[in-house]
Amino acid sequence: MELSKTAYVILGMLGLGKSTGYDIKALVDVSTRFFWAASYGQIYPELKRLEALGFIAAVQEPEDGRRRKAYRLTDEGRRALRDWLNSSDELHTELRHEGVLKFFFADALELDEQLALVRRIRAHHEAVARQLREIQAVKEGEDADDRFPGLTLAWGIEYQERLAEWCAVTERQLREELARA
Amino acid sequence: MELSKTAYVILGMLGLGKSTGYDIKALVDVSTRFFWAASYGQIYPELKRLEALGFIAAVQEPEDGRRRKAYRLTDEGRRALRDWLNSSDELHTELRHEGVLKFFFADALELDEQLALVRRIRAHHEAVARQLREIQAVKEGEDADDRFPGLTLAWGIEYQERLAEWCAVTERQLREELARA
DNA sequence: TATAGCATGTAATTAGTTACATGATTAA
DNA sequence: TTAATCATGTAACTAATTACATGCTATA
Repeated sequence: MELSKTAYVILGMLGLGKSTGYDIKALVDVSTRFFWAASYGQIYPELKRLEALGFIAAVQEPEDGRRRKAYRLTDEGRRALRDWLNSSDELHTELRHEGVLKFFFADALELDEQLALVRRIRAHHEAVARQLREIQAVKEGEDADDRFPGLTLAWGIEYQERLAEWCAVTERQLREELARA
Repeated sequence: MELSKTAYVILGMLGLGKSTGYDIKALVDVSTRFFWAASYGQIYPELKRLEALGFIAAVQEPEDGRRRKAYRLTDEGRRALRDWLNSSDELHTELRHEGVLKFFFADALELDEQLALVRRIRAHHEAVARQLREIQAVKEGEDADDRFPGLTLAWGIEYQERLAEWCAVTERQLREELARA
């Protein structure tokens, strides 16, 4: 792998019209962070690296007041982004889900505690779903020229709601068992 | 947080009857790694730490031939495990999904490339689902005294299949657009 | 005039993987 | 006898977060 995944986040965000590290981070925080997080500690050094490699170039800004460093994709950068998007390399996927981990070990708990655990997992997914719906409400106003960010957001909401629904089903089963006992 | 999440993976696995670092790793590789991975580089040092803290204790084995270090949960370790399972602390969840990340940036692609991308994402989830079904088939034979590992596996299969199904729906839409064009 | 937001950056730390070294035992 | 598996462990590396330092600008 030539570039890090974070590098592609940056190339992609520049492709979507963002230009500064700050802007990129702001958009990451309401979009990709739900499936690919990135912090300032990665973004700023990566911007320098990508510039050195010729994938992005600094844009000279009128330097009026506020000091900011705007970048744009170079042709090479745009090519690198498309090559990555089209690449058939194994897709890196990784999940760390403490709720599922606890569920896996839940035989160590009493029935009522198991039920409480699943409730907490559901509450978590419902909270994230709410958060995503808020983001969606904010974006609703803006008319975007891009289609896939919105589709991804819709997917995220459905994903979180399905997980919550699965919890609800499991809760129902545990409640029935608790009633029978 | 007193203990790392990996520490709880170890406590939980000892609770399920595993006793050595090797055994724990073997079970992790066909179970928790899909939602919480752990490597030897974490497991062995963590076993020492947990022993020093008194959460686990080394079991003296007959030391017949093969050198192995078996551990068991202490009462304190069992309590720590249950406390964690029952804790209402924020559940750590984190997803890194290169497929969704590419999808987010897919406006940079042509329609046919977008379709190919979603196909690749679907193939990925189908492959993981197959892998999980194989694990399930192997486990089918063994009669487990624990219930939640099997429930978690069933959840994992459904989760992967739903993601694949979502891809299939999206592919259908893109195919229709491609046909209209 | 003060505070929220814009903006860039880095040092220290934590988490985690990879790759290797070592050696015994079992089954083909 | 040789390959697979059992078994423990660590060093080097990579990825990523956290927390901080710095300073400007707009607005209440």
